[in-house]
Amino acid sequence: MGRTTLKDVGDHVGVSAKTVSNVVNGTGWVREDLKVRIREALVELGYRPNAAARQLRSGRSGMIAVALPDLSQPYFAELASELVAAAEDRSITVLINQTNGHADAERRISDGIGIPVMDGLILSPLALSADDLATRLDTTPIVLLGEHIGESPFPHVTVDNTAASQAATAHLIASGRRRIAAIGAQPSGPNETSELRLNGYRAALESVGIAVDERLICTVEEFHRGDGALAAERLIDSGVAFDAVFAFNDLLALGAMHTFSARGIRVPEDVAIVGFDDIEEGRFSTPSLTTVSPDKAAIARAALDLLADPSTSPIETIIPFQIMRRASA
Amino acid sequence: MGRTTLKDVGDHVGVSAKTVSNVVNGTGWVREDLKVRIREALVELGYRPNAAARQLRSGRSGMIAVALPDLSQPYFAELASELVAAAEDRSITVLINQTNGHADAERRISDGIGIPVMDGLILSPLALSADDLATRLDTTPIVLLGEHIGESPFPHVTVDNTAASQAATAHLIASGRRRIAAIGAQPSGPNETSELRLNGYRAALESVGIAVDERLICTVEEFHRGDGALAAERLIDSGVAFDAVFAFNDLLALGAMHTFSARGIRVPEDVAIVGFDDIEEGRFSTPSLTTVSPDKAAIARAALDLLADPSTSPIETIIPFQIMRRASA
DNA sequence: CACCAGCCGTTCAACGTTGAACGATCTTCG
DNA sequence: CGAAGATCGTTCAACGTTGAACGGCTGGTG
Repeated sequence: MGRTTLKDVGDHVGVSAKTVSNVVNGTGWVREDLKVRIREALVELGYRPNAAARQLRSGRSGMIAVALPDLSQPYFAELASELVAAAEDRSITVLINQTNGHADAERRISDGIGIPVMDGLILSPLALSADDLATRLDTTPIVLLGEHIGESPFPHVTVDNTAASQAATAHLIASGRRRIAAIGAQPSGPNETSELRLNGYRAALESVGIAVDERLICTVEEFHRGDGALAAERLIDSGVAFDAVFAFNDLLALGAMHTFSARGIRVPEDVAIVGFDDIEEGRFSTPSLTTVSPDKAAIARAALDLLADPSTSPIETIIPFQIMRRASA
Repeated sequence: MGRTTLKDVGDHVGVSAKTVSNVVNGTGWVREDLKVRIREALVELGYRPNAAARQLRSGRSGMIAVALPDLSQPYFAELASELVAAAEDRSITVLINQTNGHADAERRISDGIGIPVMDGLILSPLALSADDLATRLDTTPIVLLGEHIGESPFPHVTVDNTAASQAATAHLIASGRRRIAAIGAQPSGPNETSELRLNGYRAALESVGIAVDERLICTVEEFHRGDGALAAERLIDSGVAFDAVFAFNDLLALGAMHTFSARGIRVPEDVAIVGFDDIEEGRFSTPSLTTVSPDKAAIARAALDLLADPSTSPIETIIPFQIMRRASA
């Protein structure tokens, strides 16, 4: 009735379970003819290794956990997709968790509660800071993703958000825009993504001697399309003149673009827009979205490399980015 | 050095491991004062249950596997998000796999290879048919998602694709369109999604006495934005007149919309568009996308219900849909 | 006072797998 | 001819947990 075990196969062939194990794993010595018979029995009886027992015995699970804020956000979905693909190349199975950016969910994950013993954890924290994580209970290797990290005792993978934002803003400046709004500031709570991108924005303006007009800096609750749309509404209604928008992610940019379109504001003629993330969607929006493109596949590979690498010094891997010039700016 | 075990905690308090286990699980009898001391020790030593051992002993893992073609497609990402959320309500952990629609990946998953023994599997097959799955090795409960199913011996959750497509097409007809193109036919290989939606399209036209013009039926490789854009290009270049498009999913619709915009064709004035899936993106596209909206949260809940329900008769759950009327049609 | 029921906690074995240690046989070589 | 290796397979124990069975207490009941 139950699943076939090594012992079942061994009994069927007339050898010990361990010998079957040796054939399955290619360990030890087994005669060729016996190997053949055992392999036949393996197939005939439909043996599949019990991962739990294997893990209990060996300590390795062949699985890593990936914890992301929200899969319904394309950036994280695309990143997850890359991580799964990259892990598969290394025959690692990925277990994906959704934290919704909640601190308790992130802590539970980082403490390894409620999930099987993992060989590693890739966490993209929103709520938890490096200090919070320093006290975590679990000792499984961890790699952090994103920029909510600061001085982290853990290896992490990130893009240079300030530089990237500066480049994005500089691109708008280079195309002749002077009244550049920023959508994505988050005053409530120290959201490092938002801060760093805002810093880049300011730096770009200042480096060419444009004064930062605080009225052009729009705050948002979250980084979703709806927030971008709302921010754009408010910006228009405020009556402050602007000729470009740097949105701190693509969803905000697309939301804003939707508002502009509804309000009869032409993109890029009246307002140029640059986003951040390079999600697929921006390639097919109307108009297509100019954006900062971090190399997601490289992020995935780097994260897995850091997990695999036994040299546990806290390494920071900076992933390159490029500006994808499309129709919106 | 290693992780704290029940025995460690027991030794620390001066009781057996089993007594600690009783406290952790609320089983058996333990004096109140002892419970308190054990709980303190649990926290002090940072005990966390070993899922592998638990699973090996009890046979239950508290995890289900979800296998989807591709997370980078918003529909699947949003569905995965709903599944994870719905599973969390039932304190179930979800392990997400990506099959890329490959038959071998789908078979491996359905046979439970390479993944821990799962309490259940939710599979959205693209390549595998019901017959293929009938011979699967594994006996863990399975629920199928989507319409590539036919006469399935397994419980499955789906929307009435034909009816939904008919309703979508009818909506275009009701708004006065007569030359309605269909984007999403897939001649190569029996893709049931495509077939069913095409059937609904034909049925809607025929029911009002409009002859189906085969030149208006556009084939695509996959259901991605790029395929939709390409199909629209070809449709325009073919010179065949059309005033509306029913795209078999939102990505195709958005891709087509992108082409129309680039070619100076106005949506919905010149061409009305209806999609299928109701992904977030369509709410903020320019113009916003009218689409068939299956209730994704209901799909997630139904799938989990079917997994949990011990009555293993092959049940088909039909999920309701509605037409989301937005700007594109 | 004998017996039962409710408490409280223990020991034992088993889940399926694999590393370690140990035979046994057969070659090969000094 | 004896010893050292190579080859082939076995048994044993352990990973951490929990169901089953058991053994004492205490207090109440017939």
